[in-house]
Order: sequence, then C-alpha cells, then structure tokens
Amino acid sequence: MKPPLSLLNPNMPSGSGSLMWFRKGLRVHDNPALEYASRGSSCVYPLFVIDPHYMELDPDAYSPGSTRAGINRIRFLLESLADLDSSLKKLGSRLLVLKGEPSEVLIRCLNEWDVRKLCFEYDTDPYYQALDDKVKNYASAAGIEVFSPVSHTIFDPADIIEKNGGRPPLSYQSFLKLAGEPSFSLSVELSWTPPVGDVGRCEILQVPTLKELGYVEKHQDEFTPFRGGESEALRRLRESLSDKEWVANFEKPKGDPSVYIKPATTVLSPYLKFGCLSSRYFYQCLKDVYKNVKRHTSPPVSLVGQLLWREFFYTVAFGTPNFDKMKGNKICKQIPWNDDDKLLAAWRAARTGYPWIDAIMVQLRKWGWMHHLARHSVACFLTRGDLFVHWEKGRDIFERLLIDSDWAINNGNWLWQSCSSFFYQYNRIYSPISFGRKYDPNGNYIRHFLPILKDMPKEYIYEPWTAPLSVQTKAKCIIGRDYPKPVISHDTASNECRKKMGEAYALNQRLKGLVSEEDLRKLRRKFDEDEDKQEPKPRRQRQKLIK
DNA sequence: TCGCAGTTGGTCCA
DNA sequence: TGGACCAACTGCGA
Repeated sequence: MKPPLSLLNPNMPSGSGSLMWFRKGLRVHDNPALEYASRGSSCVYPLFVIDPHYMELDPDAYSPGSTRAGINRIRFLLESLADLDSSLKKLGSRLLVLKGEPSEVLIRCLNEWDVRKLCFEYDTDPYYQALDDKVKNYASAAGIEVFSPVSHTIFDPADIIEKNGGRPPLSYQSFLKLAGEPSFSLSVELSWTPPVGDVGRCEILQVPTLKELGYVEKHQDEFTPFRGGESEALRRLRESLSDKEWVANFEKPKGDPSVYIKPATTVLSPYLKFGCLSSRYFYQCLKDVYKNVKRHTSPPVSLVGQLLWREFFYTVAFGTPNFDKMKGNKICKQIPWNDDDKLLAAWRAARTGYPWIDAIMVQLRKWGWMHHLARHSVACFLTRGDLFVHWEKGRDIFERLLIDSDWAINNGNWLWQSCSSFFYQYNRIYSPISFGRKYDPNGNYIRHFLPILKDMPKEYIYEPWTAPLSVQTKAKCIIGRDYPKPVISHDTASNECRKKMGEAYALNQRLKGLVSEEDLRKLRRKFDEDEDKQEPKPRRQRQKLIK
C-alpha cells in the first residue's frame, strides 16, 4: 500500500532524530508511522499533545467532561495513553506528553529538537486535515521529511473516490464493488525503538490522571465499564475471536440491543476510534477465522461487513463537503426540522417519559456506549420518528458522550437515521414501546438503567403511564411525579412526522435538491399551521408535560 | 424509464 | 419464529 502523503526525500541525512506524533493510532502493533520513525534513526521522540480545548474541564457543560468530550471518553483516552507509554517503555522508549495548541507545540518541538523525520498517521477528519496542513507546510519549509501513511483505515478513501470518477460511492454495495479486496501488509512487530532524544528546555509531562486534569470522582456516579488502551483492545479481540462459531455466524441486525452485561457485539469500536486496535489487523484476524470454518456470514451483516461500513462512511465523509451539516451538503435532504429545545433537553436528560428511550440515554451518559440498534431507536425518536428535532443536535450530543464517537461514522449514522441520506424509508419508524419489548419483554434493561421503574410490573414497564394508580403506588413510582409522563404521544407524533417527511421529500424532489432557506421557512410555517389547526389541545398539553 | 435492491419497522396471524 | 401485508422511499443499472 502506498504512503499517499509521504514527502520522501532520499537525500535526507539518515541516523538522526525522528518525531513520532501520536493522535489516534495509539498503539505499537501495525503502526507504519512508528516503524518508519524507528528505522535508521538515532533517536525517536514519541509525542502526544494534550489539547486543552478538548480536555479542559467545562463546569458549565450539561454533563461531566469538557466542552467537546464527556468524562468517559477523556478517561478512555488517558488510559490509552498510559498503556501506550507502558508499551513504549518495554521497547526502550516512553511517551512524551506536552500541553497546548497542537500545531504550536509541534512547531516548537520541530524547532528545538533534533528532528529530521516527522511521522504521523494520516487522518481524514476535517480537524486534522487543517491541522496537518499547517504542520506539514512548516516541516517541509524547514527541510524536515514528512511521512504520513494511511493506517487508520483499511482502504485509502482518496483511492476509492478517484476510482469512482472523483465522487464518493453513495451506497454500500457500490462501495464494495469499487473497493474490491484490500491489499496491505501489516507493519513489522517492533522489538525495540531508538531511545528518546534530548528534549532541551521542553517541560515534559507524565500521562495525567483525571484528577490532575481537574476532574473529581463526584463528577460522575458511574464510569464506563470499558477500559482504554491497546492491551485491553488486543485482549478483547482475542476473547471475541476465540469463539469461532460466533465470529462466523455474526449477523449485526440480529443482535439484541437490550443485553448489557455481555453485549451482543465485540465492543471494539472505541478501540478502533482511538486506533488502540488496527482495523487492518482486525480485518486480517477475521479473514483467518473465516479460512478455518465451513461457512460464514458476509457483508453487510458479518463482522468483516462492520469494518467495511466504517470504510464506507470514512470514504463518503472524506469526499463530501459539509458532510456534518444539512446546509451545503449535497447528499443531505433539506428538511425543516424544528428548534424545540425543550424536547431536545428532555431527550438528552433521559426524561422523555418513554422508558426504553430514557434507559438508552442513561446508558449513553453513564457508559458512553450503547448497542447499535439502541442508538437507532433514540436517533429515530429524536428526529424523523417522533420529536422532529434536527439531527445535528442529536449528533452533537452523541459526539460528546460516546466513547467511540467518530466524526465520519457518527455523522453518517445520523444522516442515515434521520432519512437525510443513504436511507429513505421514512415510514419505517422504530416504536419506542414495542421495539425494546420484542427483545426484552421483562424490561430488565430498563430496570437496570432506570431503577425508579425497577418494581413496575412487566405489563406496564414500556408504557408506565397506562398503569393504574394502585399499580404505580405499589411500584413506588408515580408517573408525573417520580417519572415523567410522555412528552408526546407516539401514535400522533409519528403520524405527523411521516406526513412532514413526505412533504419535505416532495419539496426536495420538486426543487431537485436546491431548497433555499426561504423554502424551508415556508414549509416549517405550514407544519406549524397544520399542527395548530388539527391538534391544538395536544400541543398545549405537550408544553405542559415538558415543564 | 423501469425494475430491483436496500444491514436491522410494525402488526397480525398461523 | 417466520411470513404476509402495509405503504412506499431512493439509487443504481439495464
């Protein structure tokens, strides 16, 4: 596989220092940038920059954490860094931690340290594209070789887009056809790395603890059960792969979203997000299992299929300007979503009055991880299914709270679930009542994450507002007092949503996607008028319920 | 232009 | 548990 952004200069002197800049790719296995940094260098500076903008405690945030990341993801990152430091120490090195705006820190290091090669994993996220351009330009002007290989994904998104005539494929099947079989070779296993060079006047930090960053235990009553780091990633991988039958028969849509003690999936997504696990290594391991079984499932539902979904979203995200927005995004339907902050707040706070939805939102806040179908349930509920709130608002909340939140995949899934792109069958709405009940009739998942409902009889646990007062009293949970009444009626709201989606789709079709702000305003006004005309009473009730 | 396929809907019924 | 039916979307390829 070619290193697409390497600026190789054969005339560079060898035997001098390299700077290995870790961002994602927090691992020593299959790390071509680290391998290249180590090769022929007299010293290597393995660096991670703590960006205060990402890590600093935000006391005003709606849940513990920084402005951009919930406490669970910060913790997961710190654990991953500590594990990386420990792995590097075994190789005769260590992780150098510095704090500050990353491009400024990098440029200072390149100035002060003995660096002839700058190595870092290529990153397609817009944040890193801009940052990397800045650092690369500086390094090139200073005569420093830059090596930036594609190793976060199996394929190079730019290659796929080029094969498709400059446009990203918009369906999974067309992606598969274009991508074909991947060709990569894993980087060699390192048995040692050159020692750390002289750091001069730079004040190097140890990997900080949550406490040192200003977070205290009281900020969170329950932490995610998933520990960060490459060692844990490889342990989880081995554990998943040990059950060959399970790997061979894996079918994503058949997974049970209500299982939480031993989740129905591998839960390797956070490790892939931070690059604690190489997606290429994971892919190769799965292929090895497939070789030794009689039959196995295939994409899109198989485990390899899941890795390819990741590749698909990375490719579309990389090739689509404004992928994370509705406006200016050519593949996104223009829909006049409402700006109901109260409904959004109820959803975020796990107080919609629908226990299945609220339990999932509690799991998000406490664990930073939920099953894929659980994510679908709450995303559909917030957007096209019930509340008709803009998908970008839900996306922001997921992005901050998920330990595996990944720019391309998170945005892709919100576009998908809101029927804004990729998927268009807006009539298929997840029921906030029957979808969960199908998997977990007794409501064990709800009882665990919403203990206020733990004594509610199973007949009522998915719709506790229908329980007679005597039952509510016996269950020590009065609806409207101890647990909220539903913020909307699902039957009414979902029918209204279907109608609105139909009208919005018709508008997009009529104007061939060129929908202006004024067009959207007009349609939004029409929705409001229709609602006032048809259901004035429920609307007032709804406002009352939210209070 | 048409027919088909599309990771994961809900409900009813046998 | 699986199939029929509901009501119907888009992208893709022929």
